[in-house]
Amino acid sequence: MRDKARAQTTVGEDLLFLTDDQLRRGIEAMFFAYRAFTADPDMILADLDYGRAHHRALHFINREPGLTVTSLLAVLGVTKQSLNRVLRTLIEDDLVQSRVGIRDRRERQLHLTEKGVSLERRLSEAQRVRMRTAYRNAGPQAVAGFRQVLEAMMDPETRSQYQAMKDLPEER
Amino acid sequence: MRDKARAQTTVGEDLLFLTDDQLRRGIEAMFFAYRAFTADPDMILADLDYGRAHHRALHFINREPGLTVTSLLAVLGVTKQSLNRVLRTLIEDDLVQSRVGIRDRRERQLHLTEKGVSLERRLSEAQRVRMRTAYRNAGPQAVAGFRQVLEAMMDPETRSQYQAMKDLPEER
DNA sequence: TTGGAAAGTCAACAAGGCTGTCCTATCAAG
DNA sequence: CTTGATAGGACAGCCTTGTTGACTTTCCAA
Repeated sequence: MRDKARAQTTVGEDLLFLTDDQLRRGIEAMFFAYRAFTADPDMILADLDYGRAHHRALHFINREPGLTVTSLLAVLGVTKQSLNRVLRTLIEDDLVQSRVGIRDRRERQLHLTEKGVSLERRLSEAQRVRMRTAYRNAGPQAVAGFRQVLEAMMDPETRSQYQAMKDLPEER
Repeated sequence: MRDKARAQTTVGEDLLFLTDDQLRRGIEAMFFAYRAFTADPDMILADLDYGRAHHRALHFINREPGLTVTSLLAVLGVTKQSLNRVLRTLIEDDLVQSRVGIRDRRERQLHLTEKGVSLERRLSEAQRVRMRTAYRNAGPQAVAGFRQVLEAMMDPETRSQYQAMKDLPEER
């Protein structure tokens, strides 16, 4: 404990960044940063009687129009019942359209309406503003490291999912 | 929109990392990573009928023994009523001690009991394991970038708080 | 001695997780 | 054509953790 500074040193490699203290700093940074990260869209949502869960649904439907309820479920990692409550209000409020599946009529393919697109844009823009500022202040190298650590922190299956979904459908 | 790749380029600086697409990737990485980040302690907590809020209280009391309820409130950013509910169960269960303040007898100074220290250690160790692996896999440079971006993302007041609280009380 | 800060408590409410159960529509295989 | 499995939806009820608002007690400092 006294010599935690010298813990686990390998050939010529300085592992000071792996001390418990450094890890704790990272843990706290995650907590504070995530709180800020969600704060901006939360304020917009509060006015509209929506919550974070609605934002998440809008985000992933926007990113992959036509995705099924089951896929969305998998991405969000919540129960069907929990998602359904959120989805129902979004559909009632005409932000999301649920269309019968093309290949399989049991499935429902989810799309944003114009209203949905517009709210999604408003929410994600608020989030991007903060992200953009942070990125700019930190610089490209820091951003690369940021992304690397976050990826390394994910559960393996989530990471695969995340890495697989690189594409956003372009307007063409 | 077509030429988003060339958006905002300055003298010799490549700002590709600031495209909306890159920002979106970062936003999603935060979502997925944070979910993983909280998953490990959440599992331990579920068994004990505690929640994330209990963990957070334990964490910050451990980090700064003797801090007052008001300070803790400020750090956590929740209401007195919300914290109080959590704090009460922790005190009832003999994980936290609330002592009348020394300088100001209105204040309550919070300390972990041995039981509290032991649970805190268990929880934070679970979180550190993941963090340590991620750090190791990403390397020191990535970690530096990670921390830089997270700090840049915080609200200014939070960031000051965060930067000010570098020290953990050493066993002496 | 008195105003105000710190702390605590009660009540009520909402979001968004969860489990469990049940139902319908549909597909696919036998 | 039946039958089992899958996709989706709905309802009920529970929990945690956040919120507001109102009120009390304690106690410091002017």
